[in-house]
Amino acid sequence: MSKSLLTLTPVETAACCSPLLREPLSLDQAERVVPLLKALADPVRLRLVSIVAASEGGEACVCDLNDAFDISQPTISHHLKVLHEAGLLDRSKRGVWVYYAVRREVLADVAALIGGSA
Amino acid sequence: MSKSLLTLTPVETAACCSPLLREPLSLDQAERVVPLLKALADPVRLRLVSIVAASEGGEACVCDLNDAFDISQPTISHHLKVLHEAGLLDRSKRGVWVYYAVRREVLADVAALIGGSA
DNA sequence: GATCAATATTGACAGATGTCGATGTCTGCT
DNA sequence: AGCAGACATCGACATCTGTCAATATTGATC
Repeated sequence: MSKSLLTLTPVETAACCSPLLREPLSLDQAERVVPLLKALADPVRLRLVSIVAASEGGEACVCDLNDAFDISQPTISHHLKVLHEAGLLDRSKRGVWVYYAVRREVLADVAALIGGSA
Repeated sequence: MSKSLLTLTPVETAACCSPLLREPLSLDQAERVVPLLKALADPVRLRLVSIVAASEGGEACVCDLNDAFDISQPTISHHLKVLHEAGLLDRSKRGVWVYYAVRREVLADVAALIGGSA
């Protein structure tokens, strides 16, 4: 875990499986993870993440993303904002274009939390 | 992956990381995974899963779950239904009591999909 | 079979969410 | 300066979602 969604004690780290499955999540912990899951829990956003991740150089221009869907440009922009604000996508402006890149560590953290090595 | 949220070809299986990060998710694939993420993307439900998983014998009675939250019994029942229908919780009735158990393979599938070995 | 306790279902309601069209804000170009 | 293209923001709308109180259902017990 890079920045750690959960704070782990040595004992916990050594145990069998992911924190989610090992011990009851506190309200605090849950509320730290849920925004990330919410951000991913939409077909358009999940595909956006996937398309960005699978793009050359690990990043994609918004213009390309718009073409990949049948929904309006403002809606794509909105979804990208949600993903960015959740911390799942990095944003960098180069000239007129805006590029998004997947923060894989964050995604890995979420994965480790919910499924770990179950 | 137990029942496979995604169908993988040998080539894909051999690659670097999770399907989500390796190649664009199809609409079909996204719509198969999203219900699971939606089910997890709620603080109460995420904690329910966690509490059930961490319980003795890997299962928990609804009565215990009710006590663990400050929300009404019908609401807990509703959340358990959502988790059950998403395929994340198994349900078994014994006498007057209903027990829920986490389907860890499903959780592992989701984790493998979104974070794999990123 | 009457009653009680454990869950589920129903109906209602406020608030969140996905979508759009219209418009705003940059940036590069002529 | 002015224009055109890329992206974001705004305002509106319909739908979805979490929650509750009230009620129904089911199983055990007297």
